[in-house]
Amino acid sequence: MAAPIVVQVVLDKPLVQGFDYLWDAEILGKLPEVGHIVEVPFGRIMAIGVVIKVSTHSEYEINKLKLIKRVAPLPPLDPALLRLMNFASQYYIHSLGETILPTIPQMWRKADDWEKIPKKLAAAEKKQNKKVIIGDGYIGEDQLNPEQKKALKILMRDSSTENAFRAILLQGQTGSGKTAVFLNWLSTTLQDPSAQVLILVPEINLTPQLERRVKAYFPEKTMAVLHSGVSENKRGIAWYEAITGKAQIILGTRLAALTPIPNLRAVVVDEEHDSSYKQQEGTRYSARDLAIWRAHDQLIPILLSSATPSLETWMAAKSGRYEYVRLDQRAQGAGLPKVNLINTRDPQTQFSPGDMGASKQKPLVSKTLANAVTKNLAAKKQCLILINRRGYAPVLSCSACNWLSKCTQCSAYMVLHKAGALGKRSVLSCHHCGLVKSIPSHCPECGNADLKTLGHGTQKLEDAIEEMWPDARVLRVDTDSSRKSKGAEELFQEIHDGNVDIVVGTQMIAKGHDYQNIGLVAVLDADSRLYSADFRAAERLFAQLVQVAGRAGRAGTSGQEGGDIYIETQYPEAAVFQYLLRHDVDGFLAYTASERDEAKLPPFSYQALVHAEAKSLDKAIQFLSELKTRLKNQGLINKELKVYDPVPKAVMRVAGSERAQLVIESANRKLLQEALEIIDQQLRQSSQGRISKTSRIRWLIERDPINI
DNA sequence: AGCACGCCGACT
DNA sequence: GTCGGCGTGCTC
Repeated sequence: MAAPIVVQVVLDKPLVQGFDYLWDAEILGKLPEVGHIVEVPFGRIMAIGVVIKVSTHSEYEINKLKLIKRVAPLPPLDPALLRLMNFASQYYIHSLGETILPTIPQMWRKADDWEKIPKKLAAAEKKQNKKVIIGDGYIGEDQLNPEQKKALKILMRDSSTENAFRAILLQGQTGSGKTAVFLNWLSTTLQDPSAQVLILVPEINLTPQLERRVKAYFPEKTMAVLHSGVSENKRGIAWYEAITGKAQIILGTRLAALTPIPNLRAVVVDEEHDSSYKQQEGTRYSARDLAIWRAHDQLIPILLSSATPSLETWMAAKSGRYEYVRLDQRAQGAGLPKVNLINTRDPQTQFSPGDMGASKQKPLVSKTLANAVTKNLAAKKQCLILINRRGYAPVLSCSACNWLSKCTQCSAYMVLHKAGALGKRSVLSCHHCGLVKSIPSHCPECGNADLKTLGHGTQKLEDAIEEMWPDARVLRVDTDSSRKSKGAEELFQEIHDGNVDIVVGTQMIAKGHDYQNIGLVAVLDADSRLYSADFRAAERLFAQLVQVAGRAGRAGTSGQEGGDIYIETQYPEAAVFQYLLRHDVDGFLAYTASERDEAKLPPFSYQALVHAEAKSLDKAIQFLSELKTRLKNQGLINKELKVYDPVPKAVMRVAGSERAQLVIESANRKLLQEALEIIDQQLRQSSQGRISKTSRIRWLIERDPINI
């Protein structure tokens, strides 16, 4: 009798081990391969898993093994992808099954639908053939400016040397034509009709625009678009086109970094510094870091593009670990915008009377800015005014007893949202847990009817602006306005088409979109982003402000001077603003690097976080304190490995449970990794009842956290 | 993670 | 007399 075929399968469960099953080649119609997606009986349910090992014997009693039920009609996940998954699983301390399975689209995780799939694919094929592709923004190699040509030449160097890892930082300000350079670079690779390339972008907002440009460059190539905004069906099909090699271009957000791309030959990470590359749930990976690992492992080039590189990447380029290509001119002759800092502390700074009727609070817009807006409107240019708070006002308060609209479930305030264009009623809403309440007519504490708003959000700003410039057409763009009525894409189109004079919105307006006629950009609450305890706050703010600055003065006609940027701040002398004033990205990064070096913060050390969540803060803190004590007793804490004291999280209470965290830091990457593996093991044991029987505590280890 | 099994408290 | 609380153990 022939030896049985045994396969080991991992499932979407926080279980470190795999489970063995028997493979009946006759029933299944094929031989097993590592990477096959399968349906298996597990306990009393059916589950989807991935084959990670094929053999003829099992550690488990062979007659207790169950049979593999079905195999997905797909090629197996390729070995390189599985290496990446293994790495991610170990590095981010998450089970292999939980790392792989969530990256497979729903459509391929429903075994009952597997039979219907060929039909769906055929339907999609038909549709695609009918679709007319209209692209814009094509710039051929011969149309590049001298600087771009030079950059492209450097990128092309070594492109004859196949099978080599290269990491390249392409640094250039907004408008310097980075996209044209990397698309021209990719076109060489794509000449091979079997080659596949991966382009990562930080946010869904950016995909439609880049998608059009990529189509214009490569009209005859198949492109698969993968991000969470694509419908399940379409995503399943795009993923299928990637794994089968049909799609030559894979364009998507962070989740695309974990797509099976068997013939991957080059990677581009656009806006590589952007924090949206960091996954904040499940396997908390950094898509940029994984893409670099993947390129390194597969011996292919990766290009990281940014106007304001992350400190990590910038230092790697400076030290020669990465290649460094610069684009310093703004293409199309657009000048640099002029940065104006408005000191809101200065008693000379006057505020214009826009909001006076409604309340006696300080009005929203300074006189200086108001004058600039009026002038800009007169010049028939658009204005962009940014404030990073959704809603009408961040908190409602009682004028008599100082009651504040706190969320009952979280340690955060509820934000006042006024009735929208769709006639919905005004509400208080918690941005952390989603709780929505109606607005009390009287103070719940003292019964006083005089409730007033504190601070301001996009809605209130919109009202004030409409009052100040009654003839101007005002458009609000934030997640609220883009969720309702029209999608973000349509709102952006309104701006493009010139149907709007003043755009009021959150940071989301500034990301990636090129507008032609913006003469003025204002940032009203720049400081609020510096208050954060996070040591990366200044770095993030700087990148955002540079991006915002890039929106102004991008006028298409050459020779035109750049627009104006106005930033209202109480601390105009802060380094972040001073470097911005001079458009000195490298100066700011060098300054930040020396600060980090001194404090031995990343990238001069590596960090991890242990999150704990319990019914009470005490319990969460106690849990982490016990962990720290245990580590100390085991001699794990020493000169090379620092463990801070547990602290409550910034938003300590969310949806009823309270949260704390513990920072672990080391300059030695390997040492940190080993410590985390030990911690993971111990916590797993204790949650099975051995050490801390106290209470139900949810915990999580996070590697390279970005919010501390 | 689910889910079942199991052994102790306040209820129709 | 039962419903249900969550501690413990298992899933190939």
